[in-house]
Amino acid sequence: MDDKFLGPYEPAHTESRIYEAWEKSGYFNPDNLPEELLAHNGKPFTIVMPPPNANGNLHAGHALFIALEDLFTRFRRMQGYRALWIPGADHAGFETQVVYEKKLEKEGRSRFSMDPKDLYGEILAFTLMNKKNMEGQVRALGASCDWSREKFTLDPDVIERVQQTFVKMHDDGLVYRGKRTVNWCPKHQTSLSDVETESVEETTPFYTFKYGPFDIGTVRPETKFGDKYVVMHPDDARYAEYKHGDKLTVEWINGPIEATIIKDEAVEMDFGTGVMTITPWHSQIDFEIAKRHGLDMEQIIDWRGKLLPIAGEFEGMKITEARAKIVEKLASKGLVVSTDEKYTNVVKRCYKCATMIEPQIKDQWFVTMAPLAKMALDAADRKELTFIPEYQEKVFRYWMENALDWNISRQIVWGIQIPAWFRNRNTDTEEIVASLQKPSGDGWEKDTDTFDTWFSSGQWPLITTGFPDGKDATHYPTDVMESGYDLVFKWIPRMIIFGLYLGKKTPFHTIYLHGLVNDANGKKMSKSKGNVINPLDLTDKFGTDALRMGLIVGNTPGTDLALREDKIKGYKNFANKLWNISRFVLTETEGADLSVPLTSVDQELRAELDALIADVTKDLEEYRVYLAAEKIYHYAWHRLADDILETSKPILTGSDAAARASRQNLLRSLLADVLKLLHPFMPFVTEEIWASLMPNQGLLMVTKWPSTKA
RNA sequence: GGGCGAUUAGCUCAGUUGGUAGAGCGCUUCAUUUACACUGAAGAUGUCGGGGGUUCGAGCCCUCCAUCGCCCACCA
Repeated sequence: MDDKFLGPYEPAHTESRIYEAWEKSGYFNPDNLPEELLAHNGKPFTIVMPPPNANGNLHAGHALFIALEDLFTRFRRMQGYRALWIPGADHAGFETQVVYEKKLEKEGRSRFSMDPKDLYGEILAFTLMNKKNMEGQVRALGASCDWSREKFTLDPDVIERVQQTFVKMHDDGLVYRGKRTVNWCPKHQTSLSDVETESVEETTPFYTFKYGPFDIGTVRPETKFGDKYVVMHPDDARYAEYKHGDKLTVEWINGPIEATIIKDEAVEMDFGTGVMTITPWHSQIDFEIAKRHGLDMEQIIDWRGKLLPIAGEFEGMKITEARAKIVEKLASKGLVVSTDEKYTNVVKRCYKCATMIEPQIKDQWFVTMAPLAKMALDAADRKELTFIPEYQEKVFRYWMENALDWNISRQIVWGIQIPAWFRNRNTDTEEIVASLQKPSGDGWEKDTDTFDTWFSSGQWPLITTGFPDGKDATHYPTDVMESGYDLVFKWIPRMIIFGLYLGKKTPFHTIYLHGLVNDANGKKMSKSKGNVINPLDLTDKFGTDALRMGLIVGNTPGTDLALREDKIKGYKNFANKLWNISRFVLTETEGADLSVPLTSVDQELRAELDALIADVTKDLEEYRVYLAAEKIYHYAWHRLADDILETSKPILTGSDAAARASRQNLLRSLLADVLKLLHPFMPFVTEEIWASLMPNQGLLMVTKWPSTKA
């Protein structure tokens, strides 16, 4: 027996050495897998890693996805698949830029006073440093991903491919330049997609003002300067005397203005007085009404959130200060009818800085979503997508059925440039061309905007497999997409859409959605609350295997997990239990004759494990990993250790030589298979024991999964 | 306002197609150096949120209700 078994299991002495051995073996790359293993199957099995944002440390959620995806990969590899797990890193456009801007702010600098090229260079250096750090952390968690295929979302070939997609979509009429309402963040000076904003319920005063013969309601008096249209429902009997297009002069904030009556069904008759004025430039719904009737649109608030000259005496004032002053002025003119202080409405805020989003009209690139969303829904109808848990499909469908056109331009430098060119910009003879090269002729000006990060990461399964031309094209479509359920309406549909549009197939057939990892009290981890758990601290304390088990056992997909140290500690004990089982078996079977047949009692015990193997294999194939883990755990500890080992003691010291030899064989065979079953869950300790149990038999990582044929 | 999920032992949660409840932690008693004290043996604890229904049989299926949580939202 190895001397190493003399003490308890020490993860710290084992893990980095084992990982190095795996990596050196080359088996993370399916092209190098042993032929005799592939002979059992040989089909590709592929997972694309959701590329972590290369702008900080891994968090507990990353540890969970690595545990799960590594488990899927190791299981399939042992089953003889050409298992490929492709790692990556995401430049995470806006996210990283926000992180970097905070850093700049601390240093008393601002991106708005920097040369865009310098800024890009600085963020690139910052990101590459974090990327390296992140890769080390992924290794520490035992990930058996193929580093030789790692992709970064800003690799030159990725950039080119993403830009080509844009040009193709433009040629296919799926991308258009639109002057439309966008979510504008006045702090970050960029537009944001709908999923980059959050709606917060707030209590705001609701004012009713006198507007000529009407009473109109608003929560935003500061936008009302240009309100020259007064809108009501066409069927509203109260206002039947007013006809669409009628004009009347009303006294307003800065004097009399001419108002025009508009009849539109968007107005709710039951809400307030059933009359409203509109501000098309700063409200989505008002914009739609104005568009339907061909009305003028005027900007009231500038890009920094200050009032424009149209506000007269209020020009240059921040909207937050202006509101009260405007109400005061209206009151002095006797135009305030009432103020409801307890009105609650929903306000959109930037999901990063919580600044109030100012709807603005801006020229932006949009993806026409309707036909693409339909492709995704059709694929779901054809049952080409399996969601785990099943109910998440409803969420996915809801988003596809209600998909709004997607704003893909961002006014930030950190990202992939949009390959578009303008000539005579903002004039009547404006020309726009989508092309990777500068068009011929003079006066072309390149679009300075960059893509929404989901535009590139949405193509990730295609890009990482190089479909359709690359050498790994056989790995597309991939098998499983494993991700947090919070991405079911962000990343997942975009990958499906790009997959169908560019690859003609869904990019994966199974979507495994894990829950969020919360703190021990079930509270969401956040830096401000100070309850963030660093997974690497837990691996130091309890070992990577223990952390992985703690994240997997009993953690059903789609359900949030309260990460408790005592649970992880329990699996540290389990790793040690396995260690001691192995010590016992190795000691008691030294020099045993392994060709002796099993007694009938031992055959029964062997059959019992075979039944478990069949059960667990089925669980894993059907992604019930949370159950499989518990079953093996229970068998190893409470059946093998507590019962079988105990009842073996008298046999092993007894006088019946045949029974003794049989039992020795049995114990070695049970332990070997338990190690195989546990390997995808606890790769380090099982590999370490394997080396002693089966010396010179190669790595457990590439040992065939036990057969279910008893 | 719309949608989704949850409600099971003191705590955290399982329970795969319906067959009279399970795990881990905690708790009680015992064992005292055993392969392992990062241990073992024995044990206590649940009208499975509530009402109604389907069924020979319901934690699981249907329906209504209550409470909690999450997500979404262009009624100004």
